[in-house]
Order: sequence, then structure tokens, then C-alpha cells
Amino acid sequence: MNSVPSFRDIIYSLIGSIPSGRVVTYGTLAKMAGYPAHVRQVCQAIRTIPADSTLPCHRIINGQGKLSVKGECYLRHKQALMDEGIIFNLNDKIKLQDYLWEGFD
DNA sequence: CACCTGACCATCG
DNA sequence: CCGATGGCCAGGT
Repeated sequence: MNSVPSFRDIIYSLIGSIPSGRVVTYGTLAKMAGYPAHVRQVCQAIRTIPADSTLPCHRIINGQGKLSVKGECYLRHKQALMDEGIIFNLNDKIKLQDYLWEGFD
């Protein structure tokens, strides 16, 4: 047992706290975890999430307001977001200023 | 121990 | 708008 939670554990907790209809970027997630420079580690942490996890990994996007995933995963996440009321623009981008979650509602 | 990789980000041209 | 570049840090080989 570890007395101090790992960076990855913090990320998982934050992901589980994302409200429906909201999204977070990798950079924002890293800041919320207390390590704004560890954005790359956020990628690895999220990437190691099992497919059957309950974490809403589809609410995690990049700073450009687009999904950083490809292929089937992209369609699955996009559909999940639209199902929560999030609107995609013509360029498959979403309005960050309207949906970005920074830890407060 | 050194090198490479990564669901990124900000900046520049 | 798109491509290239530098930075950032942990993990894997």
C-alpha cells in the first residue's frame, strides 16, 4: 500500500469527477492534479485505462477542442459526448469556453 | 545508465 | 489553417 497516491491515481480520481456534459483537456487535468508540466504523464495514465473501466475517458480532449483519439475510439467518444449534449462544429471541434471544466461547476 | 516514445501544449512562420 | 520546433516528465527497452 502506498501512503501517497500516485500521479496516475490522482488523474483517475479527477476523471471520475468530471460532470456530465463537460470536458477537460490534458493540460487542465494536469494542473488540477497539481503538476501542470506532467501533461505527458496524463496521456499515459489515461491510455492505460482498461476499456471496461467506468471512468468517462471520453470527456478528455486536447487543448484544441478536438479528440486526440483515432479510429473507432474517436467515433465512440464523439458519440458519447454528443449524447451528453455537447455540440461539435464542422471541423469536429467543440467550444471549449462552453464545456471546459476547471474543477468548479 | 542512455535512448526512445507518448490520447500534449505553446509558439512561430 | 497547417506544419515544424522545443519543452516537459515518467516508463519501457
